Amino acid sequence: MTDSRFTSVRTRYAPSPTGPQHIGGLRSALFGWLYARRHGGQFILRIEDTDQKRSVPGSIDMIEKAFAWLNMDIDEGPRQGGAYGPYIQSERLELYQTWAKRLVEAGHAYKCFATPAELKEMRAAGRGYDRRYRETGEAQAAELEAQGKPYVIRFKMPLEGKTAGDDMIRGRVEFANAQLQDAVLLKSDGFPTYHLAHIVDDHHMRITHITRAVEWLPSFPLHLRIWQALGWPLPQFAHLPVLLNPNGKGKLSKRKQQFSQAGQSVPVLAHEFIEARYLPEAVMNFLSNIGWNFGDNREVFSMHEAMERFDLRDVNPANSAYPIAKLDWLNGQYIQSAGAKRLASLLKPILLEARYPVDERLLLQVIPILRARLKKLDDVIPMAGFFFADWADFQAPPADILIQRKMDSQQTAKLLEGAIPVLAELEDFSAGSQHRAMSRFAKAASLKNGQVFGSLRAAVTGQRVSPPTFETMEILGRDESLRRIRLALESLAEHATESG
RNA sequence: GGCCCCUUCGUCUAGCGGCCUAGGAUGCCACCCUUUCAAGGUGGAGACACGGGUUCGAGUCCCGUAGGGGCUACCA
Repeated sequence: MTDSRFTSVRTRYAPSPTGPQHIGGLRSALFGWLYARRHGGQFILRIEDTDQKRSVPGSIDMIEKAFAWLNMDIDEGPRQGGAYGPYIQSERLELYQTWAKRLVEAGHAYKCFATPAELKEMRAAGRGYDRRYRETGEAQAAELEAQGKPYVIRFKMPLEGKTAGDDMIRGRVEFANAQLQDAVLLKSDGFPTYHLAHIVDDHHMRITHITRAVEWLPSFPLHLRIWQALGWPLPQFAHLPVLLNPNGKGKLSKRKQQFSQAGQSVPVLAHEFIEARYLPEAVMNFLSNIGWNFGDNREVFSMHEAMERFDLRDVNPANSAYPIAKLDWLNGQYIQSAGAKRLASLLKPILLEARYPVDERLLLQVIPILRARLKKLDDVIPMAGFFFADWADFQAPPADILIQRKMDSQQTAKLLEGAIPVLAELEDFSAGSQHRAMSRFAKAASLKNGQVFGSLRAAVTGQRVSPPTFETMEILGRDESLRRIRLALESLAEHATESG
C-alpha cells in the first residue's frame, strides 16, 4: 500500500485529442484529481495522440478549457510543463521506439510482417492474429526487413497460465493468458499503440495510480505482463465505472440528442455545460456524486470538502445511468447559496447578451427576490428581464394576461382603476405597505387577494409568472408602477372595443 | 461466439453477516406556507434481479441463471 508520507501520489488524465471534451472523461479525471489532492500529490495531463488519423486540431485547447472552467488544476501538462515532459505522446516517439526495441532484444516481443490483408483474413476466419511471426528467427526477420517489408512489433503473451492483478475498486481479477493476443506495441508507422505508450509514460512520469475507464480492464493482464517484461515496479490500478446513457442503455454517447428531458437536450460535452451556464461547482458536485458519495447523507458539498475524504477504494464498481436531472437541482442549490455580488456578475453577461442594458444597482435590488426562482442562470430572462428592458418601451400585456380567474375585462378595469388612487396616496410605497393596502382594497371590493395581486402583477410586469408583485412595484417605484397600471387600462379598453 | 466486469426505490446512492419492518437524494404525488412561480416545511408511493447453497442468522459470503456493460484493431 502506498503511504503518502513517503511516496507522492501522482495521477493523470490521458485523453486522446479527438474532439470536444466529453463529460465522462471529465468524471474519470475528477476521480484521479481528487485522489491526488487528497494525498497532496500531483495531477498530470498527458495527451495521447498516437493515432494520427483520429487527432483533431484544437482538441487540447478544448480539454484545457474544460479543466480551467471546472477549476481542476493541473500540475504538469502540455501547457504547464513539468519535470517529466514532454506531455504529448507524439513528441516522445523515440522513447517508445527504444523500449520496443529492447523488448524485442530481450525476447519479450517480435517483429511481425503480417499484411493488413492477411490480418483481415485471419479475423474473418474467426480467431484473431495467429502469431505466425512469433517464432520467426532473427535472421529471417532481418531479411524481410531488408526487403523493405513493413512490420509491427508485437508482444509475446504467455500461451498458457493465468495473469492476475489487483484493482483498487474491484479487488483481484484473473485472466487466462491464452485468451489474450500478441498485441501490437509499435505500429508500422513507428508510432506506439496505447499499450506500450501509456506504460512507458506512466513509468517515466512516475505515475503511482493509474485511473482509467473499465473498458481497459480486458487488457489489464496484457499491461501487467508488459510492465513485468520491462522490469518496472507496478503502479496501482483503478478501473473506473463509466457513465451510461440516461436510460441505462449503452455508454453515454456524445451525440444522442434523442435523450432529452423536458424538451431540452442533455448536455454531454464540456462546452455544452459552459454554454448552458451551469455553475462549475454544481457540475463538479454533480459528477462526484456519481459512483462515489460524500457520506453522512450529504449531497451538497464543495470539492475542498470532498478532497478530505475521497478514496478510490470507495468508488462503486457499477456503471451508472447519467442522472442529469440532478444537475438542475444542484445548480439551483448553488444559485441560492451564491453571494449577491457573485450572482450579479454571473447574471450581468446573460442580460447583456439578451440586449438588456444592465444597471448594477437595479440588479442587486432584484437578486433577493429572484434568486430562489432560478434553476439555471438563463431563467433570469423570462423571470426578470422586464426589470432591465428600457422602461419607456414597456408594453402593456394583452387582456387575457391581465384578466384573472373568474373575472372579466370590465371587472378587471374597475379593479385597476380603483387600485390607482390607493397606491398613489400611500405614504410608504414599501412592499409591506402596499400589501396591507391592497388586501384591504380586495376585501372592500369583495375580491380575492389573488385576483387583485394577479391583475397588478400582470399590469406591472407584463407576465403571468414573476417575482412577488409588491416587491417588484417597490423596485420599479411608484410613478413607473402607476404608469404601467394605466397602460394596462388602455389595453383593456382596446380589448373591450374589439370584442364589443 | 469467447473472455472480463457489473446488478439495492424510475434514477444517483447508503449498506462492507445481526443496528434493515433497507437509510438519504433526485424525480413524481399530496398537504402546509403563499399574490403567481419558485424556494422552504411535512407526508406519501417507490428497491435488495431470480434460484440454490454457507450460517443460529444474508441485501451483505459462495455457486448458478437471467439481465446490463465492455473487450475481442497497426483506436484509444
